[in-house]
Amino acid sequence: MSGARRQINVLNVAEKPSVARSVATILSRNQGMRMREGRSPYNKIFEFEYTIQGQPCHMIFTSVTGHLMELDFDDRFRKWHSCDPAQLFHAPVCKFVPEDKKNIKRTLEDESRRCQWLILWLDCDREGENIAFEVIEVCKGVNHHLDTRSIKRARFSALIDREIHRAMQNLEGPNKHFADAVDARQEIDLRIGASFTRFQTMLLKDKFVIDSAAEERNLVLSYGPCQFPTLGFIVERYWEIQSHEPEEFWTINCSHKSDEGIATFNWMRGRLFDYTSAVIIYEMCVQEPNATVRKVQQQEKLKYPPYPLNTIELEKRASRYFRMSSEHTMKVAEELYQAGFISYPRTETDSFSSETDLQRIVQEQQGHPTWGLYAQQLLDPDAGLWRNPGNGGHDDKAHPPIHPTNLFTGGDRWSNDHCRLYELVVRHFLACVSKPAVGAETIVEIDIAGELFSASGRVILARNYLDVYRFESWGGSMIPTYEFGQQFIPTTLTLDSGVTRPPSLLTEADLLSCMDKAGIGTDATMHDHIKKLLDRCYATKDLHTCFSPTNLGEALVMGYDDIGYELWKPNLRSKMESDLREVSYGYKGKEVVLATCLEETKACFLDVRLNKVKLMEVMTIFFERVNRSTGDDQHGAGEVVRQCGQCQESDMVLKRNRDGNFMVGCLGYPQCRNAIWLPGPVLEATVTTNICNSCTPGPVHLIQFKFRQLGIPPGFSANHLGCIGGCDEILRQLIEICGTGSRTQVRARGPTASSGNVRQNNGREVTCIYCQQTGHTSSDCPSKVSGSRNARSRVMNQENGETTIPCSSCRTPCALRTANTANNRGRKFYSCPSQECNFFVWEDNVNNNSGTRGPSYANTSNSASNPSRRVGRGRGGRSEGRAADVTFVSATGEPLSGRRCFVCGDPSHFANVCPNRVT
DNA sequence: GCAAGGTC
Repeated sequence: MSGARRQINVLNVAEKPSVARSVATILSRNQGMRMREGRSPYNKIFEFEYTIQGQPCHMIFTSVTGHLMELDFDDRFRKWHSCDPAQLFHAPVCKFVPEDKKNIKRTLEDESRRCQWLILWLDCDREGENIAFEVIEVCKGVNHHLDTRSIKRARFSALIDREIHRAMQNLEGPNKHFADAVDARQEIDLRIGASFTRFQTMLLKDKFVIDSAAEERNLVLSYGPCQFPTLGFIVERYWEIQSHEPEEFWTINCSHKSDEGIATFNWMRGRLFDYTSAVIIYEMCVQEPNATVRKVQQQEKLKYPPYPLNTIELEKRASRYFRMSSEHTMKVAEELYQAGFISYPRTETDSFSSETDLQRIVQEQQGHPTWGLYAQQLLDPDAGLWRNPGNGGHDDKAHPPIHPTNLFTGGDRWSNDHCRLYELVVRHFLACVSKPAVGAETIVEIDIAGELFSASGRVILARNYLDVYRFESWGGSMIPTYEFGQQFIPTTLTLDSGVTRPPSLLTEADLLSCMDKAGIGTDATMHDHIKKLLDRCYATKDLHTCFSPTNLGEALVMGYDDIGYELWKPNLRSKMESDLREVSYGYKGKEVVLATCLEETKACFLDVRLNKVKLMEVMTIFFERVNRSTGDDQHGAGEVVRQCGQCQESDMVLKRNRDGNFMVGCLGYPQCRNAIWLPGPVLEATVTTNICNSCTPGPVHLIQFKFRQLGIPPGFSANHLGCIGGCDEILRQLIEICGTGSRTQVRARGPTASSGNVRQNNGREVTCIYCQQTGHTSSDCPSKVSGSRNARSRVMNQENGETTIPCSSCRTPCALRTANTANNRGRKFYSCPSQECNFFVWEDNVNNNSGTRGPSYANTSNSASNPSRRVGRGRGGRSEGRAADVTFVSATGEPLSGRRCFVCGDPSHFANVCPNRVT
């Protein structure tokens, strides 16, 4: 019967030329396939015969290159000054084939005219579905016989025989819901992007001297729903760093040296933020230094190879290992792909299909001079090195993970980056099919005076995948052998101080992770958004691939933040994505989602425009105004207070910030960010010709203040001739009591932000009026006496006749204990029984509402740099054991004679009872 | 001169 059926022409269209070639090759079984040119040089046409469900077909196989059409405004709205940007939320838009795609369109028209069927081989994602409808529109435009019965969609998840033949036997209709979701996304992105970009560019560009831009005439201050949240991640981290308040902490470290080597024991409490508590516990340890081994645990540990490689992981690892930018990585990967050395580099998939012939890929690498031997071992069953790769849980149903497709040994044509990126792909692949590394780990816990310490050692038993994956390491460290119950005297027992550090700037790998997590961009576009921030001068990248915002980037984010909309956060995009998902499932109509989203963003746009003065004000902080009066009356000679002690180049002048509050700031801003903030209730302030007699380096001009009477406490005069040089006690007290006029809004996230002391002073660095040091205000000055900073209320419980209070961290009842140290013998205290908590408080302080601080945010510790804050046991003293015999050493190892107070140096007492200590 | 998404 089939023999009687007349052959029909079938036009097949793939999303890209490579897929057209692959699918055509599979379907034709590489027999009788002919290739000819189309109108576009990149999109070849393949022809062969094929039978679909008994129907003989002449197959014509060609491709597009991604989207065939673009969306833009009607001509009359395209010029920037053609309309009010607000109109762009409802101005008519049209879809059209751009000039560079016209040849592809013509090929489709030529071929579809003589076809009876159209089969769409686009990628199986939303964008692919949308492109399918673009192709349908072009083909139906010239062939009116094409309809739902003759237009089919082939859905395939991999370019392998079985999958392609299966797709061909199960042709379906195209999914309009998927395509609608993309239409909505395109329109929203266009309208939001164009309106905000035109608005902020025209508002700010010509009003400020934006020095970061090389070509100011071409400066575009773009806004995009992906680029701005990406910038937001960078700025937010930058603000976190700026607002970090270093906190000193203390920790006890212990080591033990024997014939077998050294073990370093870490205190299981980690760190204490209360100095007195740390000293007390340290003192108890020193007085009873005998260590008892409480636990010896040995176990086998495995270190697994990474999951198969997808695009984001390739970009992150190339950035981490080679410091290659994601944009450059994709360019190099594309070239390797084009040359046939690696598989398609834009893929979300991180698991191999069971159909993939992994052994064949390894076989191809056996001849490589560097890792060929490893590939041979992998294929040798006796070596036992093979392991089926893990499943990373992502599958875009279109492409396999990135893997080598051919042996590549370099050559003149290829750069170093091509070679090392190929090496990464191969080594990563070989690692994926290798067994994990095996190690034997030993954990030893010891008890000194009731405090627990632990040490661990590791021996690598089998390196396995680490032998080929040179980018990862797994350190081995030996510790001496210990037995349960064994006792010994530690070799060193030190009380060390450290300072909490702010987090690091975001690296490119971090930024990609943030974007991936928040759903900003796709695997194929993330690197574009990052590059755009650099091109737009919103951010810079240093040699370590760390990103910092430029003044322009920070100003824009700060401006929108001030207006109150979270336009720089990922939420807007996430909400939009969730709406689009509803469209793609058919739960919501495209028109409804479009209308709602555009209505909301237009309202937001109008409100932003209403508050544009806030954007302008923030820009004023960072940039000079264009055509500003050259008289510089704001910074006139009479306003200079003193020379800046920080940059020692410019003058510090009295001025008002944008909220109208007074400050003394360096004229070298923004290069120098030194600033002194004045009390909030200042009504008027004038620099006088009077010079302070005591403050140096002089001259420091006195300022005549007038305070709001109701803003200052009773007993203070509303008029005050004050000095900002550090000598003025009244000014200092007023700042402590009333605060300053600086910005108090917390911009940082994370635990440090909750302290309430965080101030983002418009990008300026604060100088304490009390001690003249930077990094804190006088209200946080460590030099001043204050008993309330760590105050916390405690509740007393009576349980079974035992006095307990709840731990501040884990709420575990903490029983009353008695100290047995020389200086505090008999004194009662509470401490958390959990070794993971830092809670410690003297009983007599409970009623005073003081206690230790809970764990604080920090990611790095710092060994003490101040010798007076570091003590340790004497070295080499065999007779040590009692406190009286212990010798203390400085950080540099210099012995300190006898025991002495860390605060005043007095050898007669410890710091916890020092009369000079601030509590 | 604007977005983001395909891909060459």
